[in-house]
Amino acid sequence: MLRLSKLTDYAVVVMVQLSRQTRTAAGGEGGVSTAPCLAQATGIPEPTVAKVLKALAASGLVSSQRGARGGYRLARALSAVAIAEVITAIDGPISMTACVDGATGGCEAQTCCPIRGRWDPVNDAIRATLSSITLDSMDKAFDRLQMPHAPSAEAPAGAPPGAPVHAVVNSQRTKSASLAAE
Amino acid sequence: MLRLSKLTDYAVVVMVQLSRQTRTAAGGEGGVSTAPCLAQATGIPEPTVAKVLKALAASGLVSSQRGARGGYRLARALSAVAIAEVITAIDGPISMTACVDGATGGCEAQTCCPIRGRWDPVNDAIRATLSSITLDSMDKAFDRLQMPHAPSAEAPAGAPPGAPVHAVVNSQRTKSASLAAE
DNA sequence: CCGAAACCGTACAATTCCGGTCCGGTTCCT
DNA sequence: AGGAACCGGACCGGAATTGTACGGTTTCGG
Repeated sequence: MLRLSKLTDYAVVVMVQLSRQTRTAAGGEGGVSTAPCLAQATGIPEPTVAKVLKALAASGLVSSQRGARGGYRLARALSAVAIAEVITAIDGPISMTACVDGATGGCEAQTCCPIRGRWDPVNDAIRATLSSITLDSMDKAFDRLQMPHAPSAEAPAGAPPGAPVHAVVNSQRTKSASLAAE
Repeated sequence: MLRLSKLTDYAVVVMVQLSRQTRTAAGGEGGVSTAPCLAQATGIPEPTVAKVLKALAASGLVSSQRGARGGYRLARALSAVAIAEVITAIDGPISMTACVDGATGGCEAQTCCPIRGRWDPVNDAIRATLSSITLDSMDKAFDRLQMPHAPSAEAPAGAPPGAPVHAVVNSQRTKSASLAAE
């Protein structure tokens, strides 16, 4: 089913949201946005947002500014960030079998393990595919989906006043795929 | 990290092995091969092989023949089977977020879930990539890897006499990917 | 100069999911 | 009639991911 981790999903959301806030200067104060602010805007719990942001910063996808009035800023425009980079930042290198490269320790009996290197072309193809899609295309898809209901429901300002919408994203996610064809 | 399940990996191995055995009429007896035979040839535990074979048969990738002297047979040649089909047979439909299609039950608050449909282009691209690679290309890669050591180490005959090589494939596999970059 | 805000790094507990196994039943050839 | 093999389900254990918490450090603002 090719699951990518939920954190990666969050990372994409956070980066898109970060782009909007720093661009409109609504949530941040002149180019940066804080983790709590992003958490409230996206509905993702604060510690999780912080964790994602940290991993993103470690990979250089966002730059951080410490201290009071600190925050995060996109290192590049969304159109210059491939989702492959985000996935790599959160989940590590993109591969499907873990039997890639050296894999020192696993499958030491090469003569009996019939899968060594077998998935390499697949991994390369997937990697190429993921590298060709940038974040802004997903942002565009987002806009299109939001159209029917609310013209500006994504809350570009600091916070929607009531905003009890939280943690609904993490309820159940992986269930629907299994019941469909198993 | 894009993990695909270990079962899918096994499925590929089993299908390749099944192709060899039914083609050379070595392990089976004229076109079919049994689950225990495949288990011994591949080193995968028998119940697991049976489970994989069952899923494969349910999807029409292999055909089963019940009763004594029964067994499994490839429904199509390896070159006509895309790995996307194998993945779908074992892991369900290919998607990365489970928030695809209707997803009745999950993410009922569309207004707050910013990821609805966002991964659709990615899923489509991955699906197309996986549909363009067939099993025989992986079989070819297998041959190339086996060359250096043994000319015919894959044991095309029913069973290598001693053959204590078992269950080494399932010992540790998912570990190496995590230590690589996390 | 001092306090507050925000990031930083690590460690930890809970949950969910996957991998692997087993059972009784049915079908079919010998 | 008997045995061999598939069939369908459920079950349990282990592992990975998820989500959270805490103490420390850096920097700005008053």
